[in-house]
Amino acid sequence: MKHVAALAGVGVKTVSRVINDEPNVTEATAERVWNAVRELDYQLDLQAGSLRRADGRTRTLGLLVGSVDNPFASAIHRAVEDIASARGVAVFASSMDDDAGRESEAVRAFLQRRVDGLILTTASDHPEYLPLLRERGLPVVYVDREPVEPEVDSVASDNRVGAAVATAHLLAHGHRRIALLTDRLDLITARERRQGYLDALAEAGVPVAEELIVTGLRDAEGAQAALARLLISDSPPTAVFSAQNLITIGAVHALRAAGLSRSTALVGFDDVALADLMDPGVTVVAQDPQRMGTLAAERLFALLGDDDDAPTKTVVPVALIPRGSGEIAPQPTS
Amino acid sequence: MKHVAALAGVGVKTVSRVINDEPNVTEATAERVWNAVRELDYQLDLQAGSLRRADGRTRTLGLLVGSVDNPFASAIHRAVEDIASARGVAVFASSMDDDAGRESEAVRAFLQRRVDGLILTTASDHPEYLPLLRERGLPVVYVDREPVEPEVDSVASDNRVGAAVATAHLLAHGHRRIALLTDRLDLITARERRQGYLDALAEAGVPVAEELIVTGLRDAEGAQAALARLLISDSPPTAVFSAQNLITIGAVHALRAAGLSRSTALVGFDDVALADLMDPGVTVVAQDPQRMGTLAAERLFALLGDDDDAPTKTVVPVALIPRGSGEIAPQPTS
DNA sequence: GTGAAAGCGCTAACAA
DNA sequence: TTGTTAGCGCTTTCAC
Repeated sequence: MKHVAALAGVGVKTVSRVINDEPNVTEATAERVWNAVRELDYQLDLQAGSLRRADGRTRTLGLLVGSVDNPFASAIHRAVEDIASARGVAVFASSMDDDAGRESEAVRAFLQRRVDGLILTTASDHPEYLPLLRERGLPVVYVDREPVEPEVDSVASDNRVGAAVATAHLLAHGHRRIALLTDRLDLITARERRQGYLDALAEAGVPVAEELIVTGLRDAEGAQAALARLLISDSPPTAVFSAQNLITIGAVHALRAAGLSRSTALVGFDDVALADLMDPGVTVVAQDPQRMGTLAAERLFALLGDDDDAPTKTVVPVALIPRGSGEIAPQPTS
Repeated sequence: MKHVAALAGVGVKTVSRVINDEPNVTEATAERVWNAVRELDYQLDLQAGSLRRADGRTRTLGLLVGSVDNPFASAIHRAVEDIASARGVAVFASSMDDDAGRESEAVRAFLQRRVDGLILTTASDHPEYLPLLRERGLPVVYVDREPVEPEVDSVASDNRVGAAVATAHLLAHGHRRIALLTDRLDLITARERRQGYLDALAEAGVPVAEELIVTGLRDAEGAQAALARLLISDSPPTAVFSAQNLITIGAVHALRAAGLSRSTALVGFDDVALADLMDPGVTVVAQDPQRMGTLAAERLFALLGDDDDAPTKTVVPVALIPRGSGEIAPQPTS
């Protein structure tokens, strides 16, 4: 900047004013400065500026998700990026693999880089770093999964209702033995989806069969193995509710491998790529990750503005998409 | 840091030494400093440090891809993140939608944040920002797509050979009318894949049918429409080579809609989720984005080390995965 | 409308 | 082993 100032024959402050589009600079001076900038290929150092700037903003934001390569997470990521980049804010993205330890590390890495705000998916009901963020007054919006703590901003799917809708759909098609395949119950989404499943069974007066409930699934392979075991048991399910995208993929594999994909019903939570092209098509309760990302980012920027509201919990509706697999009737037991 | 120093009763430089694990501090002093750090919940400001540090490093890196929510790109992203975070480096990720203008903007945004290095996918043969990066001595590794410029580090798939393998596979199954569906030809990957397709046809002595070559496709919907048109033409293809993941998805949709998925052969370039569960399974030439990301990141860190080698072009092999759709024989013309 | 000086939080260089 | 001082590139404050 010193060099630019020298070349343009002005003071550094004037260069700063021109580059940051501040008032009180003559057209002619500005022109000279821009010429010098181009001449030197000068790029402003935003970091240095943030050190001294009154608001201390770095024009940077931290996004934490389960994994950036999960399609659900990357849809959120893309939406967040679009909102942020339109405002000149860059996004640090990190994956935490649903591990509370990695989550804490990632948040600390964000803090050391002085992000202006955070959009977080949490693997913990009571994140250890939350008091720290509050003390610092750092804006946070949770997305997809939120802590059990009160007073947090969040954007999440209607997990409980969605799971109930999925289960009720299977019940409506005559099923009574509906398996539930879900994540680790220390994750709030898994607990809510299980609750929705139980709600629907209760509503229909169908007793819960504990042997049909498998929790703690972490990936497609685990889900596939778990369902494969259920399918060869003495009294297999006639329908399956898989409560997460990777679990749904594992479930489809298991049904295929057992030759039961046309006879055992399946409804998944969260849409899956090409689910419509499978045979039968995979019925899902679709989330809207793109919208979740957009809402979370917009809420974060509202917080970064002057918004002093009480924390907002936004629930994004889900939609049942029947495609065939969820509409299979129970087979007569042979 | 001043506060920590005061609380621990030492100078700031000692605090700096302790936190950065520099030598020449007594065990006891270090202990006092750490206690003060915990007491105050102090977090080092990495940005401020980089301003003064000899190497000027920000422990930050910029990753540019087509879109962070494309599965191919997000697999690269995840791999890069893993390598980077192991080294204490955070990743800025941006999408450019194969637009050279957005690409330049993103690179400039990275520069303003003083990233230590860049991993870029380019939409341009001669990126306008490249001289700037060279002048600055900023390490860059291109991934997936590289500029035509000489002297750049890159990690890419063996596009030409992969496309030839795909086409040859269809030829080997007796096809002579093989459609090519590909991206905009201003993208180097599209040109190389087309060349591989032409190589294979030439090798087999099969004349090129220009009417079967569709270029300039940007998404699944466009690809679907384009293939739908070809399929109802007077002399439709008996086989299709779709040269990109979204295009493959569009192609599957078109074949399904036309009721031809069991009679028209299809091989895609780049693997697609659940391709193995389609009916028939989708034969693809699979890339290895995870490996590409790992290699690109490792190369970048080598460059950031003392590595003064000439630029390296790494070619990552691809693998044909037969799943059914590519092994369909040409149907007798009715 | 413009510029000089101070200082953001840190690390380099050097002195103690 | 430790502390002091200067200065990284910028923006703030305030004087002109």
